[in-house]
Amino acid sequence: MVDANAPRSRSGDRKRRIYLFVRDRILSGTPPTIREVQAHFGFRAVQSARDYLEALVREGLLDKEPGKARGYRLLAHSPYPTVLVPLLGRVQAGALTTASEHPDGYLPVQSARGRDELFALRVHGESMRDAAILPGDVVIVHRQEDALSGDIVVALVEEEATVKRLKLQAGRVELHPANPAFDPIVPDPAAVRILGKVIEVRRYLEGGVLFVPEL
Amino acid sequence: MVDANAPRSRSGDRKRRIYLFVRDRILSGTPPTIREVQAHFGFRAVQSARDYLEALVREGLLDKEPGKARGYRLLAHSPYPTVLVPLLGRVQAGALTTASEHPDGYLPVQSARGRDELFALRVHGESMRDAAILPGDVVIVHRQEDALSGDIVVALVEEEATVKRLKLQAGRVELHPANPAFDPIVPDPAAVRILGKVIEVRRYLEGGVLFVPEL
DNA sequence: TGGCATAACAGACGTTTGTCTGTATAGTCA
DNA sequence: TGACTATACAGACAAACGTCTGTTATGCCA
Repeated sequence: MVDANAPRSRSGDRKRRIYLFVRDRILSGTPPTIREVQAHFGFRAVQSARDYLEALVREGLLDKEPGKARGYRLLAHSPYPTVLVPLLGRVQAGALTTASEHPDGYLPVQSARGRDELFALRVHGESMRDAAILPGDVVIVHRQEDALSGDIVVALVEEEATVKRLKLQAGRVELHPANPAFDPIVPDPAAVRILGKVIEVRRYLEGGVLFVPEL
Repeated sequence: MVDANAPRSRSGDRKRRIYLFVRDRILSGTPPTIREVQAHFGFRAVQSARDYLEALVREGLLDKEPGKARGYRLLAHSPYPTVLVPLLGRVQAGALTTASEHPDGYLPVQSARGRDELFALRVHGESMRDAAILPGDVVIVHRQEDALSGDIVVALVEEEATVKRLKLQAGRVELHPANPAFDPIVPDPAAVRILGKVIEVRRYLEGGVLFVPEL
């Protein structure tokens, strides 16, 4: 006799392992075919693997495009798509409006925003130390012309891109460092341009930033 | 008459756009079929799209698995595979050796290491503020039993996981906060266990951490 | 002018892959 | 016992998809 409250171990375990297999395959770039699932788990019939996959779709764990080859997908509430964000070494005047930037490379970021709405920048200098942004850190920036007071932004001041905290006081634009050793920048409003808002900060303590080749 | 020095704009541009299209499709989880490339760029023959794709393979920008559906791949020197790293809300004693953790969710990390070598932890408290790690930040941790003096580690002290800088002095283990308001922890060597080394720090300034559902 | 290369097209063929229908076995439950 | 369900198998069919062969149009160049 079997304990009725015991988990149905064998079967639930297999379903779980099939889900993880498919998920990892999709995340690594190639959704498996049904027959690949069949082979990996040693089924002797295609339909056996298919039954599991369809069950996962019914339970809302997977999505699929019927009829299409390798049609199983992760669900919409899974992570944002990976976009390759250009890492710009040195931002120069006007460069960010044109497509003529020459990135040092591209790094993958999970974001709902499109590729051309984002860029990455390596931070130079200690001016944002007290905001926990160190030299060498990579900031992911959403391109936008304006931002709210208090946002950390990338601004173009005298042909040079800097990361600072934005303060708007009485219609005046101020760029505040987060380090008492530096002074706030109160530029001529005509001479400053906000390139975007920092939405993520990354620090790689081991190994480097990850790149993808460009054409 | 056409300027001989003018770039061969139409053709090179099209090849580039096809590469970007394929690359983004692969990164977002589904390599395209040749016919999908054909449709997207308005070719009237399958072979036209195929010629471009094969040219990209010959130039070393793409890889492919011949005969397989959706067989085009990014090259090996492209980014590390995406692994889903469990975000552990509260680490408890012994929990990290077993598989019985109950993660709050999973977040995608590009890494050469396998899924079971990594975990993520949300930082609580101000004790690492001067190392530019703030409450709310997410640290990506590589599981390892030992680390070098100076590494930032996650250690288990009295059933509680903390992020600290490791110092090894005269065979003694010391866990140093990076905040003068906190005192170093010099625990009984038998009562401390190093869970892993912090290899990446992330701060999401807008929106939350990204999750994937678990089975 | 003729030879050559490139880009694009047209159509067919065969493998890969999703889908369907039907059968067999074991467990549960009234 | 018999009905029902879940799991797995077997085999065939059809759509999706990669591959091949050959043709056309265009531009370059000796």
